[in-house]
Amino acid sequence: MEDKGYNPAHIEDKWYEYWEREGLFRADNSSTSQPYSIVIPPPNVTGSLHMGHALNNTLQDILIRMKRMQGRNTLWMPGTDHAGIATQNVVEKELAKEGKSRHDVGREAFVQRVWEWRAKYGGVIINQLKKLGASCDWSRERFTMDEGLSRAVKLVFVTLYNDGLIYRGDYIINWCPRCHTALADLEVVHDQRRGHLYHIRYPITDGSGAYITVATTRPETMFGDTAVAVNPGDKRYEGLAGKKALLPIIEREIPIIFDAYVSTEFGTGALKVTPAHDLNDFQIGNTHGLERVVVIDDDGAMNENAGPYVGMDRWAARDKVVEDLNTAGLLEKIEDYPVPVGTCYRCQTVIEPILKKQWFVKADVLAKEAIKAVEDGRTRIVPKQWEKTYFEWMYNIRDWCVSRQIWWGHRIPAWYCEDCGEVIVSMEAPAACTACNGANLRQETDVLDTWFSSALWPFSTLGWPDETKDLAVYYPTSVLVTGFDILFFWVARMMMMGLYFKKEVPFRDVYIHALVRDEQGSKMSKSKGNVIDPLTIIDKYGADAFRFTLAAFAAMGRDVKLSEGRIEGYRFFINKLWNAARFVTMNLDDGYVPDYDFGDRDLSPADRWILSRLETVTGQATQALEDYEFNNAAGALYQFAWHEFCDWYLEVSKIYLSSDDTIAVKRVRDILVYCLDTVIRLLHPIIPFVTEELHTKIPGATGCLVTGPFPVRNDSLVNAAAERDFEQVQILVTGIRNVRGEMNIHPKKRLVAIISAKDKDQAVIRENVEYIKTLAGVEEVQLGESISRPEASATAVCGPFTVYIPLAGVIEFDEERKRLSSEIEKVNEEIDKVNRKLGNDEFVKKAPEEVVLKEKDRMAVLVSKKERVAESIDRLEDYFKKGGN
RNA sequence: GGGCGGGUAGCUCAGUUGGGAGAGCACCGGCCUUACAAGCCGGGGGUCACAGGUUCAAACCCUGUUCCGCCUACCA
Repeated sequence: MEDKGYNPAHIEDKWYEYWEREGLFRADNSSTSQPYSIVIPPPNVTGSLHMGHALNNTLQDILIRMKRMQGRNTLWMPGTDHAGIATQNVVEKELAKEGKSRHDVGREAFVQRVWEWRAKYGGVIINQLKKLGASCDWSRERFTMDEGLSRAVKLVFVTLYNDGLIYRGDYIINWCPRCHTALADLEVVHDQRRGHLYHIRYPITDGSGAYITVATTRPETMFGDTAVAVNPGDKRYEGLAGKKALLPIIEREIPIIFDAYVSTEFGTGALKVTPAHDLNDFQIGNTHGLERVVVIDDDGAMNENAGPYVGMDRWAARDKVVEDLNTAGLLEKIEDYPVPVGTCYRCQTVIEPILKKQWFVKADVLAKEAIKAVEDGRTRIVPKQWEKTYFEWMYNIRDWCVSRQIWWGHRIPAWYCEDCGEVIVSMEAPAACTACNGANLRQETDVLDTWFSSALWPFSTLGWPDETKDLAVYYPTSVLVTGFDILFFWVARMMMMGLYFKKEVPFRDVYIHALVRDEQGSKMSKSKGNVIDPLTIIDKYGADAFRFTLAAFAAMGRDVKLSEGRIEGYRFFINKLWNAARFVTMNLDDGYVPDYDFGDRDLSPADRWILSRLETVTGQATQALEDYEFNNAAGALYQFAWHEFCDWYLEVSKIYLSSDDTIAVKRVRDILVYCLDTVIRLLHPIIPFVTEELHTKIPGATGCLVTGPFPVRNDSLVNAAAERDFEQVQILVTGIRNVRGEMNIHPKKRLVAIISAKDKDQAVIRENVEYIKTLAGVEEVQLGESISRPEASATAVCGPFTVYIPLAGVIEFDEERKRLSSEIEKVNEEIDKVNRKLGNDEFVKKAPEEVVLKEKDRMAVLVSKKERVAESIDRLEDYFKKGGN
């Protein structure tokens, strides 16, 4: 190991290629060990890796790598999603550059073109996942438009249709006039824009010259009005029962109806009802049997029903209508009003609610099982708080509009008979109409919502509808790792489909992680310009540092706020690890053969301590990962590797390594190597590249770290007494260092430490005296219960020990008194706090005995400390009064 | 309108059944101590948003207030 610093660029690609070449990520469905499987949330085939992917896949990779090392039969199933609208948009843009639209090239050629695009660019995100280190089984990679997955989609559609769970019907749907397709409710992004509330007069046709004033934000839809509705209890409009109003401009008569839906408070209390362009109005229309008049076409322009405005864009028409109404004296007033609008999640165009015939999945039936599965714990949602959100949505689920009027996607397997109107839904194109035997059949042109195929992902990727070995072994999957933003889009629907078609939940656990945000906590978006590109980060800091950062910040239920500074910080950790390994390996000799059996050996206090800590941390880190507490695992390992192993044990080891005691040297080498080996194994799931590289430096290492084994806590090495003793040493050493720091004593200046301690506390000093000397820069230690102390000395009160450091000629009275006084102040504060507790009879009476005892102990310690510090001040004053120094 | 989450050190956040307020970064001081200056040693810094309540004891449990974020929704 020559390099002083770690350089990820030299290592990461090399290892990924090696792992893949050796087939180490490949699942073996004939394995007899317990399966552990994850299906990747398939990224859009058009996508490129963003922070969300990076976090999502890092967490999955950590889990799957740990399980793989533990010897489980692991499968991480990868793949991509055909992303209907998004992909179609990309290719349409490409066409636009050639001055063509998809209609110019035709459906078949267009779809062909999308496939070509996918072949060329569809692999981008896959390669980016590899950069990140994702250990997916790429030999099984799937695509939602695969032949197999397409078959699954068709079968599901046909089955649901035959079971009465898919129907076709008229409904108000969310229409994107730019994408030319319907959108599911979930695909509409709600927004609020500045707009107006227009008060428009509709003349009453009773010849009285009266009129009714309606308030609307969308005057251009008035040509689709088929009623004016008022609240039945609204006294203002009592007299209008049975009367009709006249739609201005096109002069069509419409009834005045009474419906409790209308609020008397809002606007004028009179509502224009446009059943073909508003969901509420649609429902009112249903109740009252109103006519439905569509006035806006698929491009968002006014149609022939809009009279003189035909052909005008809906926004232009609005202005013109308002102007014309004003001219006609029918515009009462215009108020500023924030208008809620829905926009297309793909292109931000304001969606138009339009009445159209669409295909729907009856969701409430499917939701029932999906609710039950979470209620009775067959699927566990982690963190639990998301269960509530899940239930909330599931209980209020609405039918799912699954038809999309685009070309890229799974074409709905339905045919219409042009002769008799029969609708035939089947796996294969029927030769003749099943009703009239006519041959005049036309296939449905709509395709299915992309989420329809994604909903099948956990079983369709495993081979369903065939009863494959993979399906038998890996379904249900162990865990689904995903962001809460697609809890409804995806998770809920997978639950419904999995339960319906496999009669089993698709996953045992759902781990919901947070969103990655920028350091201010804003969502990263291109328009805000605050996106951090994962690939740039990987190039700059290495995938390991990046992954560690994500893991360290992935606390449950919290967003991950990311900044480059943090990633840089964790790169330092990787480097630290690298250098620790350098130190260890530099201190081995050629013939070194490790021996990890420490049971019969004469261990030093430091050995016992670090081994105990190592095993404890092994347990903690493992448990944390089992519980999806990624931050805790990362934190525990960081703390141990850096602040225990490197800061303390490595320093202590130097004492032995430079000694002539060959047995001790061998023992310390073994422990160093054992700790290093264990730590890099524990860290491998989080930072696979550097650990794999370091693994090759471990003497006697065979195979790849990827295949494990993962450390298991060795309880026989856990030693609470050893941990306590070494903590005493740490307290003592830190105390002496503190004096050194505060008194500005040069680090190289050797000190004398005169330690006063009760008999019972002296053993630990004697056993660790060499450590104390080395770590605190002490050349001589004197120890006794009532040891005589030099007059001019600094004092460190450390736990049960009082350390005097002779500083004749160096010590400055004011400095030391200030230091000790502030020490007393701190102690006094603590004493006050404890006093308040112990002085409270209720506390002593009611608190558990152990708590009271603990407080009493604490008080004794504090009082003793205070006395010792106070005494030091006194002596110091005496000394200087006598004219010392 | 409904729901959820959050307000803890200058910044970003931990704090797991209520019992001595923590980390990383930043900051200050001292060190090139042969693994690492991407480092080492030491240090300062917080009425745990606010107000009540429960309790011997509250950052933690309850109620209210306030601010922020997100999801969701058919008052035009």
